[in-house]
Amino acid sequence: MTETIEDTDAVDLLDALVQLSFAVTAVLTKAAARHDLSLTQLRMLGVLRGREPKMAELAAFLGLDRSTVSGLIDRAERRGLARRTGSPDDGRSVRVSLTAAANRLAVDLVAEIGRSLAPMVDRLAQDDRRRLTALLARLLGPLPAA
Amino acid sequence: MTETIEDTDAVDLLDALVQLSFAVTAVLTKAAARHDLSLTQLRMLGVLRGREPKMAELAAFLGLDRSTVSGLIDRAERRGLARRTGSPDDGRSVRVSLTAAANRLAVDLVAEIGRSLAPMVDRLAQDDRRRLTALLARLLGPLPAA
DNA sequence: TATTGTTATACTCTATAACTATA
DNA sequence: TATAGTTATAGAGTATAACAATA
Repeated sequence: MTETIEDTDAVDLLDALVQLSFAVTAVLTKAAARHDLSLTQLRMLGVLRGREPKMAELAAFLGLDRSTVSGLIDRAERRGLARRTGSPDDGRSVRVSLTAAANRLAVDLVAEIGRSLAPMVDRLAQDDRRRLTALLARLLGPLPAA
Repeated sequence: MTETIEDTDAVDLLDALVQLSFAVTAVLTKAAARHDLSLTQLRMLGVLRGREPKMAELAAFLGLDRSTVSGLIDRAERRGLARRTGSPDDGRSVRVSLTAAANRLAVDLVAEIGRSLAPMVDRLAQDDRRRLTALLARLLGPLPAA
């Protein structure tokens, strides 16, 4: 019996996690679309904020193939959002960074996304928001989840 | 001052929600890929479980254009996962359903996804899992979030 | 030889516009 | 006229394989 109760709980949590993930993804996708960006370009913007990784590092961050990221950065460069710089030390590697316009866009997007998620977040009192944040932090902790 | 504290809390929660969403999406994408499915096909499978909607209803559920769903179901049908049936009452509308193979696949996927998320979920004791589930349920509640 | 990045290729996903058939 | 679905088209996202340049 206890086993059944535990199983049910676990399923409920998994379900809630997946539903939340879809809900948040929908919000992010719409926010990006308002600026003619795909979800992938939005993620790229987020990863590149304050960083200047090599192409291979960016690919690893995004969980994408290097060839995919080549095309991604091609299109971002064409739109004036990203920039490629050759490394002085290693003639093979290329560093990617955001343009000033892209940084401004990223700031706007963060604000917009906050406003879009507010109706959800506002359903919790401040105490519960803190509790939820703490629980999620533990969930995300040292996660080598595959 | 209180204002600053509240703002920081809100940002932390938004960040955690987005990070969690990406982490869960990565797990779902990998689980789908193991069966040669895209994330979209996985969602389609989930929506169609136990339902037999019209094309337009499925499109609304997935937040996609009707033409997109036409192609989606074309490919699913070609792979023996979905089936189209004409409505007797309305000669225009078409109902979509899963094949027996697709239902079996969906069951397997749910189990796999559960196992993939277990390392994350197991970081919480049963009590905390229940608390988290309750908080997420409230977040997802009557959400007309855009 | 191994690694970094790109290119060529092939598919899926996606929306817009135009169309057909039904209502 | 309006609605349900499809098709044609165009472009983004994606991975695999083959390649050039560098290490």
